Amino acid sequence: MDFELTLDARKQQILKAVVSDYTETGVPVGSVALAVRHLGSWSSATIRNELSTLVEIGYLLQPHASAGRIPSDRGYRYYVDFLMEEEQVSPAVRRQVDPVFPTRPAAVEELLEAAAMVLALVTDAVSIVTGPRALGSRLKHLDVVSLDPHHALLVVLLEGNLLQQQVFPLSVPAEQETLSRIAAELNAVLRGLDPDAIEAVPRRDAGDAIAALRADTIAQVLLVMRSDGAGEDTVVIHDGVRNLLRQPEFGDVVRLRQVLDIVEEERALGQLLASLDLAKSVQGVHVVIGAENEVEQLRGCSLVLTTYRAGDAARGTIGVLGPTRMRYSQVSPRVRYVSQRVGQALERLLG
Amino acid sequence: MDFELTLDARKQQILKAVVSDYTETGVPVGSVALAVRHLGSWSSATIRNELSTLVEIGYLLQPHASAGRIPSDRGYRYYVDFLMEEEQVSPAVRRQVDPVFPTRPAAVEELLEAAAMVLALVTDAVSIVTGPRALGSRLKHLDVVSLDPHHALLVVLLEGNLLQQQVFPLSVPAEQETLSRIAAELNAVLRGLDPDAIEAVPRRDAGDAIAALRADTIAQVLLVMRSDGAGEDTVVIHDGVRNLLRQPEFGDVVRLRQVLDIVEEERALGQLLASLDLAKSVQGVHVVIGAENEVEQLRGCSLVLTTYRAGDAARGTIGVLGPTRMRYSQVSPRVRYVSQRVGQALERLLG
DNA sequence: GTTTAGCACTCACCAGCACCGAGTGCTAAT
DNA sequence: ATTAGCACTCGGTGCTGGTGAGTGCTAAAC
Repeated sequence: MDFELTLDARKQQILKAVVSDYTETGVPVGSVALAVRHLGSWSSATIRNELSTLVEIGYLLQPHASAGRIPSDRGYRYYVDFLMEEEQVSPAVRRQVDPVFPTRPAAVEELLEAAAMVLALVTDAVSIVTGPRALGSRLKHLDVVSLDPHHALLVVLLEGNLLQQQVFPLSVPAEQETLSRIAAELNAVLRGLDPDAIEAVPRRDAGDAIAALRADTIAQVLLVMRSDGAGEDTVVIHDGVRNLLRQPEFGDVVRLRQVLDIVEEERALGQLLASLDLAKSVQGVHVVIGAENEVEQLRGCSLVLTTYRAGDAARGTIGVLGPTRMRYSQVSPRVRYVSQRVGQALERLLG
Repeated sequence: MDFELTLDARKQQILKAVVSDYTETGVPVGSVALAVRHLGSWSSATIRNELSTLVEIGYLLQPHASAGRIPSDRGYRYYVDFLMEEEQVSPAVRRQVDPVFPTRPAAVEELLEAAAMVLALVTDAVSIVTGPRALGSRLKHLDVVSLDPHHALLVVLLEGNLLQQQVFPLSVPAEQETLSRIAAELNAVLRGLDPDAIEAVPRRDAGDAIAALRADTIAQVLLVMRSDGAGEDTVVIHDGVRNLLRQPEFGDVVRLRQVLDIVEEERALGQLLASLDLAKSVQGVHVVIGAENEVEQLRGCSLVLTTYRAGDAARGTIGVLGPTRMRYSQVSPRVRYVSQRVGQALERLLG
């Protein structure tokens, strides 16, 4: 196998044409079809010769001896890196995407779920969205509601309008009025702090009931905030599994099952994303083709991923998973577009 | 077609055996197999005669002339209603289910997601869980958090500790302090009231800023309470789509897609559940067999559903969707078991 | 040297066909 | 009422030969 990294212009053109045709039809593409559809300037025989060398040097595959050619992973990689011309995101798509992001999003969860939904819709693939890392790290508001004299409900609003609740026992019986006063005081003191700062807040060990309740509450606040931030990519949302069923490559149910086993297993998916995204901090859309990811079961699948940003701190991963035979030139800009919208909405949400 | 509703003992035994065998193997079951595996006391010829009449009166189907028999929807219905003996929930299953429900669950969402996950696991079907409805609910607590001078976040705690949030615009700019005062006042006035009562609360049209903000807030509270009660089942979680792929009835991708189109579409699923659950307020597990549900695309699927309860107010639907050829005698008690666990966990959560 | 026309060859795909066997319905004997 | 016996049905399997898209190679043309 030859390892020349550069292809001459004609080979590039042919590779591009093969990717384009095969992506569209899903059928191995032959020399005659190429000649008439794309490359009239050469005869099918010439193209055959070129195809033959492209197979030799690993950019194309031949399913069987008397069949046309399909791009190999390496071929797709070359296409994506050097040949692909990204399509504009059409107004029609914009009209589908934009209304999903309200000017005043209510909460992060809903925002991401909406994003996953619409991304699946406009890419015809399975969308994957992770929750913003290091979000909800600061306290925005808290409230304490009396349930009975010995128990209260702590309501915590974190940065990003992440709402958390927690029932906890009171070490001293208390009425709502007392709790409200404590909540008000803590709001004034703790607002905008992260867990470490909250822990560092001096505790007035006055030994009285108020101090005890105050300590109770702070302990619960820390519990809630810490338990949330601990995991890697916390939430992993996905949508659009039904889109895969439209692809002929998943006509075989077994393959589909392998993919679903990964996608539906939040942990596995989170690990996969973590392993990929750390490898590259570069901006832009990241395309992982076929066997480039190390998960055995995702052979034949590609990932198109990017990160969304709000300000600088909060970021998560958003993208799609689909068959390797995917319209990268269209999917890639759409992923980027949705990602930008998510970022903007998140910024509005965070204020 | 004869319409006798009661089957003699032998027909019952045969029907039961057919359901049992077919459920296990997925292959139409013939008279000889029945004779040797279940009903040695009669010859295959006798059984053939009985099978023939069971087909005539609609309890069994014959895929083609020289094939064995499979249960019809009606046959399954008879089986579930009269013949089925529920299996015990095995200790092994309990060991899978129990650890999922911590003694102190953090939030409703997580609880339900965990329930969906484990229910899919132990039933080998697609689990479906809706968020707890707050029917006829009363206001327990509210809080208003300033986002910016012109917008605030309303946090509403309903009876049953159901948290709801809503961002809304302020008709008059306001600071947190003002909002807190309004929240405190409204808490005193509105606590324990239902939407109608809240609407009836006199509005002091003082024309000042406070009155305007007060009106804004009340309007939002009503919106939240009403939209929650009025809508169908709010959140719909599902898990375990991959389980369907193991079933031979979904070897055909087209059928799978039809089902997924429903399952992945939250709205459609919510409507379906709403339409079913209203029809029956009886306690216990509800089995919807094959074409008994009115959704065209779910032919060949059955639903096993129940409601989970915590106290009396909060309740939601939990259950599974799978092929009609399903092990009802096992699935049904497992759905009930998980449902009970959810209820208990919810009670602990609500305190 | 590069390109191209021509041609034999390969191989997946499909339709047709015979065969097999599980399973039935019917009849006559028990 | 039950059962043994038997002819019949019909989906599934595997074999066969034909078809056509597509190739690789060779020799001629540019």
